[in-house]
Amino acid sequence: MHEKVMNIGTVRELTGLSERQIRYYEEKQLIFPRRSKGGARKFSFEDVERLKEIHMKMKDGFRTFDLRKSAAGTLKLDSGRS
Amino acid sequence: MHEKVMNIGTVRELTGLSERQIRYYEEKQLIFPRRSKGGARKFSFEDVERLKEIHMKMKDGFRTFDLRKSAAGTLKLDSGRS
DNA sequence: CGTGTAAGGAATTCTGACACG
DNA sequence: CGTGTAAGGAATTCTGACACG
Repeated sequence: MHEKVMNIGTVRELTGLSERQIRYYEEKQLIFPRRSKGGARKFSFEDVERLKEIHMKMKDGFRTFDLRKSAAGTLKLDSGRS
Repeated sequence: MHEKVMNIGTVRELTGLSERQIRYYEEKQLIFPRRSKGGARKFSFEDVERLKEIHMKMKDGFRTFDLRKSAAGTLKLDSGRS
């Protein structure tokens, strides 16, 4: 399910996040939607799952920087702050 | 993949069909997209596959009525016309 | 830092209709 | 019958900014 086919409105419904949050997470490099001709973001089901995960981490007090995928492709779950 | 999440534009890209054709096939009861609040059609990947199948059958000379799913849930592939 | 909102514009989708055949 | 198109409207999405803290 990596086909990026959903508009942000559908992602909002599926994740419960606001469009503002979704766009902000993209700005912070946490997700990478594609763009349609007209410039609309297109997301995959994987993006939706990742957003749900991000949402939970954020509620646990993580910052967007901590959630960015490392070069190794794994999640940085603890940046050392206390 | 039965979640109906794609707008008609995405389905157009994925199937190569025109929006007119997609809407017509819905009118003829060949597919059943859901509607968003604002009235926009939302399709699933299954709908996309079904549309591709419909497209091939149409090229083979079938009529929309012949392609409507029967009560048994199977495709009527030959209505008896010759 | 993370998120809400009002602002204005651009792209998307919708319906009903006329056309052709 | 199946599909193209122009028409006008409504809903969607986009960006950049101001706000708060």
